Amino acid sequence: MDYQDHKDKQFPQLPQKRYFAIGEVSILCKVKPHVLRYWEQEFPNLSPNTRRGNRRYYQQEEILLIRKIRELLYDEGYTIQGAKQKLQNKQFVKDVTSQEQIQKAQAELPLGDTDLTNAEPIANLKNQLQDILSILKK
Amino acid sequence: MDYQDHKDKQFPQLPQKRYFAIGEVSILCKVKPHVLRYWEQEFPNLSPNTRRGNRRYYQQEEILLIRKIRELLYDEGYTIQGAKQKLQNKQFVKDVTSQEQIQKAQAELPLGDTDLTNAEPIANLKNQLQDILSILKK
DNA sequence: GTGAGTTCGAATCTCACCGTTCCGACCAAA
DNA sequence: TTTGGTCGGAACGGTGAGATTCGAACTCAC
Repeated sequence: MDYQDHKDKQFPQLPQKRYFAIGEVSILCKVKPHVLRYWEQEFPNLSPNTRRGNRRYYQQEEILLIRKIRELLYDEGYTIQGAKQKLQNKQFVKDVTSQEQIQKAQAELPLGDTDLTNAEPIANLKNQLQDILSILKK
Repeated sequence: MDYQDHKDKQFPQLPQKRYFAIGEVSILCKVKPHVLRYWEQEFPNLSPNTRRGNRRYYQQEEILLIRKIRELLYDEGYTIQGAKQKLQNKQFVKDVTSQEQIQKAQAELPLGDTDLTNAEPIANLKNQLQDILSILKK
C-alpha cells in the first residue's frame, strides 16, 4: 500500500458520486483514516457530514480541501498551524476588496513571496528593502 | 527581554557596519543566539559566516537571510524542512514544482513564487527594488 | 594586564506536534 | 449472520525545534 508515498503527487480521479466513506477518501487523498480524524480536530472547516449513525460521509469539496491540506503539510512543509493560517488567509483575502495599497503592491511588486495578504506592515518591508539597497550600493 | 515576541514583526534597522557578533544579530533578528547556532546546522546556506578564532561574524546578507528564515518559521508557519525546501526551490523552481501547480499558485496568489533574489542579475534586481521603493514612497 | 562580559561547542533536557496503535463496540451490506 | 469497514477515546511514540547548562576560550574597555 503505497498510497502515502509523498513523492507521488498525482491523486486518483474522483468518481462521480455524492458521498464518500472515510476509507475511500483515504485512498483518494492518500491520507490514512486515523489521520483524517485527527485533522478534523485541527481544521474546523473540515467537518464531514456525520448523520446516519456516527459515520463520516465526505463530499467532493471536502476531498479537495483534504488534498489541499495534504499538499500544504506534506509537500510544501507547513506545520498544521501554518496550514490553518494559510487557509484562513485565503478566505480572508477573498472577502477583502478595499485594501488598495496592498492590491497595488501585489500587482506591481516583483518581490519574492513576501505575502502581503498577511497585511504585514508596509513600513517593515520598506526597511528591509532599504537594508538590501544599502548592500547593493557597495 | 521581549525581542522574541512573535507578533512584533518590526525588525530594528541595520547599523551600517560590516560584521556583527552573534549577540547583535540576535537582537537585530529577534532570534536567540543558541537558535542561531542551531539554524546553522539546518540551513547549509547559513554557514558561510567568517570566523576568526571560532567566532561568528555575520554580514548583512546573512542577517537578511536569518530574518527571512525567521519569517518563514515564526510568521508563515513553515517547518524547518519546509523553509529549507522553499529557500532552495528558489534556485530550482522548475525541477520541484509541476507546471500545473505553478499555474495554480499564480492564479491564487498574484505574487506567486517569483523570487528573483537569486535568479536574476544583481543590476536587474536593483532596478526592481528602486521601482518598489518608488511605489512605497507614495 | 585585568576583569567583566561574550562567545564557544557539546551534551543534555524539554515539550509540543503529529501522528500511531490499540481497543471493544457499532454498523451495513452481502 | 457473517464479514469487513468504521467509531471514538486513551495511551503511546518519535522527532522536531529549540532550551539549558557547562567550563573554557576569547574580546575589549579600562
